[in-house]
Amino acid sequence: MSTTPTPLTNGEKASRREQILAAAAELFARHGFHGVGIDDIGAAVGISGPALYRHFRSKDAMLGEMLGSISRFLLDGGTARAAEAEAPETTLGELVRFHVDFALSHPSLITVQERNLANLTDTDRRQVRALQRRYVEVWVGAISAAVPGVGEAEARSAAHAVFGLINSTPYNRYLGEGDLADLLSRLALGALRAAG
Amino acid sequence: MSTTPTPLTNGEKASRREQILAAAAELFARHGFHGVGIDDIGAAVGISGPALYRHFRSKDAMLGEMLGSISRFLLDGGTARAAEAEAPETTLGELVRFHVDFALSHPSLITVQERNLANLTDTDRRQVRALQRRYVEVWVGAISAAVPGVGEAEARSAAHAVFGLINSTPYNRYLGEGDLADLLSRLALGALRAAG
DNA sequence: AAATAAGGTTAGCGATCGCTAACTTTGCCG
DNA sequence: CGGCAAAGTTAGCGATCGCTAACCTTATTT
Repeated sequence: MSTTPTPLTNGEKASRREQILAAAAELFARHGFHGVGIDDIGAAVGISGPALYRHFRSKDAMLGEMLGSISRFLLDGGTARAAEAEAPETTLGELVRFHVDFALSHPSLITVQERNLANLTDTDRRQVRALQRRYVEVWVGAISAAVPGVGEAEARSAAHAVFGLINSTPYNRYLGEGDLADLLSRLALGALRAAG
Repeated sequence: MSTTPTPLTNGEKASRREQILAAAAELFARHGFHGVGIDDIGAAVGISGPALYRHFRSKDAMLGEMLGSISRFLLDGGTARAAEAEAPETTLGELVRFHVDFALSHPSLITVQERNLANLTDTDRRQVRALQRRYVEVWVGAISAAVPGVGEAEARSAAHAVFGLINSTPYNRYLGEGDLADLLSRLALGALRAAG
């Protein structure tokens, strides 16, 4: 019955807003936030630029909603995986797999989140940052529990490094998606194992 | 006598051009290429915006020269390390160390290269892309030689992933620079070991 | 059928952008 | 000292930007 929740399609019917956000994400990822005009986004969904203001208060608001829902999705997914914790090592494996799957199925969203944080409104950026920090904490906890002999600062740096590893390949298509997901998961876990 | 060559300071006396490029890199990294105005760059080096045109033909040319010299520096350094090859494993270790050192000592340059490739002129982008491809090839060769049982496509994907791992932490300062360099090197090699 | 609200259009505003023009200052060299 | 080239200044151009205003079309509701 319930569809698997993906960011930006939150249960209620997706419709126009989601379509616009998806197109905007694609464009932001490719050209950068300031490199994309309101008319470009409109054209990408077949309407005129100003028509977008029937759905969003501003261009800033589009980016804000985009990054907000991504951060919320990651935090929710991460916390859920960490809560179901059986053994520490399997938790880490699940976190890796979760993040890899997200990065591969939403490459433009991952790219935008990585590159365009600085373009957010002060208010939006504070909120997104807070969510991201909590997501990192989930990872830090899992790393500390699973990898012996790694301090908190090291765990935090390692988490960021692994995000970079996973996030930087969304447009790499030398391998099929399945094989790439497997490879990235192995690389990430191999890196974390070496952190101790 | 000879100073260690760093990108953008190529032997001949650095002076104004280099100073401008360094300031521009910092700004591009923080706000994105289109988020930085010519006046901002000028102000960052204490002159007016239009004065920059005594040193560069255009804003595009600044980004082009910036990314060009970064790519050239990485390719040169990488090829040199690979040429001195003793054992395959030590080659890979040297490549990792080289890239880590560069990323940590020039965080803004690494950030700009990662995020702003799409903002280059067609001509510039082609040239930079060509250099980057050759740099990746150096890594693919080293990975294939050092890690048993990894095909070319996997090696290429792994190389990109390791770049992401190393490049995504330049502003992480939970650890001292020395400790962070050690950690990143271990993580990178751990990841590559798991690629096989 | 009339009323209403949602979602679209074009025209155009003020601000900002990259860049050029015209002029001034600075420092070196014969 | 006079001359000149390099490096800076301000004024302002054409283009583009985010966004608003005013209007139109369509579908739903009563």
